[in-house]
Amino acid sequence: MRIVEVEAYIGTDDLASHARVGRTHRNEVMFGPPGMAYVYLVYGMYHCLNVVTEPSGRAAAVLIRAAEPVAGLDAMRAARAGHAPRRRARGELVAPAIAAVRLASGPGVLCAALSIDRTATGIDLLDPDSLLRLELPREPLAEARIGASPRIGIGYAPEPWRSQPWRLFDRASASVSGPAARRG
DNA sequence: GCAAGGATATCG
DNA sequence: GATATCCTTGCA
Repeated sequence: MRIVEVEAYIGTDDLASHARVGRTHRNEVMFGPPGMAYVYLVYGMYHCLNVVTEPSGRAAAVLIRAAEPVAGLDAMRAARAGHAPRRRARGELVAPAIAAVRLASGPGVLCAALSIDRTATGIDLLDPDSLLRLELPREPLAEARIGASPRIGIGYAPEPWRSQPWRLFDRASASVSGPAARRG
């Protein structure tokens, strides 16, 4: 997977972050060492994957919102089919094939495609032996390709947090989440 | 435009 | 112990 969209959540002062309520059982890993996975359940049915980014004691993480598949498309489609709550509720056995660029074009579906749930919390994403891991690109993305916008789904946060342009994405990628307008 | 869905933070 | 709320998604 090539990550193409992320959001930053920085510190207990960030009133859009789960860390805003202080250290709890759910967000505890955010207060620990960087490089760890933080996965939570949202809206009762989707998981969101975050990477802890700051040293112990400072609670910060980057939410992985979307990625472009590079391999394993069939496995991802199978995983997506198994995590389709609505279709399953309606008793539909066959789901239409999902286009490759849409397989992980959102934080919830990304976790579904990779079969990530809360049990992945605490995985060391920098350990080459981990089942789930982060790798650096051979070359950084050209700056002109990086778009920025306010973060999604945090309307509950007061200013200035609501408007901080802490959602970053690859303008050239068709796998960025949301309508075309949101992709810069 | 909105329902589905369950954990969780907060309040009693 | 109850309940309002939520870093989403896909269909009406």
